[in-house]
Amino acid sequence: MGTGPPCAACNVREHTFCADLRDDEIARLQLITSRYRFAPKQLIFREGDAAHHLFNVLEGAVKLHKSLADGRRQVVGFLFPGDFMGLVRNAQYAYSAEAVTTVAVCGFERARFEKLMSEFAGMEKRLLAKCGDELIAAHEQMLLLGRKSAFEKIASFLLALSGRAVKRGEPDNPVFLPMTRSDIADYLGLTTETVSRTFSELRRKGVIAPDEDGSVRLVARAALNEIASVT
Amino acid sequence: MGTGPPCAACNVREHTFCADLRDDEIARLQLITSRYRFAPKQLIFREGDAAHHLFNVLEGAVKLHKSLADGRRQVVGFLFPGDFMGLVRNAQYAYSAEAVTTVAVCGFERARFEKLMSEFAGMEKRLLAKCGDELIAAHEQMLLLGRKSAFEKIASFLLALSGRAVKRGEPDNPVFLPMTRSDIADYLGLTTETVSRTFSELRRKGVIAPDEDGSVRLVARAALNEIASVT
DNA sequence: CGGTTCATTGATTCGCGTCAATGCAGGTGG
DNA sequence: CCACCTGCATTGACGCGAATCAATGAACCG
Repeated sequence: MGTGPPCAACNVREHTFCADLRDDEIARLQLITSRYRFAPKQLIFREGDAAHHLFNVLEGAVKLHKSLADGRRQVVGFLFPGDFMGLVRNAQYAYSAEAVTTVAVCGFERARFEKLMSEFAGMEKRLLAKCGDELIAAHEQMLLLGRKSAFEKIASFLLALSGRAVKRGEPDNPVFLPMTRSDIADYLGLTTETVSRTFSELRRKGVIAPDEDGSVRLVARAALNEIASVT
Repeated sequence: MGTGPPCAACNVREHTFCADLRDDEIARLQLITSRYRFAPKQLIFREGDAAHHLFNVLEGAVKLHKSLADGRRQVVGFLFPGDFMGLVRNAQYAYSAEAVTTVAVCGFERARFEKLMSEFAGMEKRLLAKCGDELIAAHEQMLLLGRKSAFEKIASFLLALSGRAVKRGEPDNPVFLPMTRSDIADYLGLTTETVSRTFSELRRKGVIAPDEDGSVRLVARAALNEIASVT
């Protein structure tokens, strides 16, 4: 399956928890690391599976989701290069992960990873910080899900994606939307129809405009901010 | 304000991150610790405030919330004895905390706490585990907010509170509900009226029954589980 | 005892979900 | 190269679940 990872040539390293590991630490981490690729829609792991690996996303987009017995789904996150996945409880994955686009990931053997964690100074601290940031984002998403209207949800979503692109060092403006309307709906607690209608309405109002490859151009960011009900 | 904390006599210690600190570590932690008390409805800290302290809840119930400019609120958590609070970004609190009942807390000076964290073996790991658990709970709450009906939300809420009481070593059955209908509504993404109507309906169906002091007795737990759409 | 806060219940409204039809690309096989 | 299929997006008509608006009751308190 996996082939050896050239950490030295990793171009997302600065955005991951690996960023400030020393060279000798990177070398040891590399020993328990493999690369994997996934095709669009391919399942990376399923909620409840035994968690053998933890992952950094290198290329592409991933969606994380949970579901109810009757099939209703909630997307709990979209991941892009540099993002970490593999939240675990009782050695089992806490959500399912699915490739949205073609995806390349860096997989660490969990058991050995957790040992290394104790040894490498500052690694736990860094992961703790990352976890805290995710928790804050989760709270923000609760506010969105519990209290925002469809319009506010879509506007917030576009602005959030734009902001995250900037953090990865990508342009803020044409926002790349590789996921389906249905994925967006499951992320925002809406239906595909409502998502579609809302996009259309924003287009009609000249706030956004379609761009190449399913990207969206934010024409009037100020208007979006206002619609999003920014705190 | 704060008075010295008798950690030795702490009766929630086993449920906090302090649980497996050594005696000498506890002694050092105690040096940066004070006790505080808050009356019902009193603000403990506000979102955006400079975070000088982190807290363990010793007694009572606390609610954590965020709000939008127009006053809409989202409760992101209810805390009980043994729970930790003080999620921080850029040295500022990420949410507001308010006493629901009379509350006693244990406050640690943040700056010094973070230093101690690096020194005490296993403390970061323990906090990381706690943070991961909270993240999982947050994802569960996203599923609830985005995809569950009012009935399912209320049923899930009651079962979750019951489950948490057990973890604190309290009886699972009469569930204590110290918060107002409005707080519950803001937690579940509903209105007070809908919360009230749903409780009434569950009472009429014989699934729950009022108990003393605003507690609720879960009469038919199986029915609740079914209503809650457990995964 | 009047005032305040919170809970409950009913009547009505409305945002979004549901149901249904159409369109549009991309892929496949004849 | 084109007919056909399949998956996804869009749009419209309609219905429903929860919000809104409104009134009353219950508990608490200075």
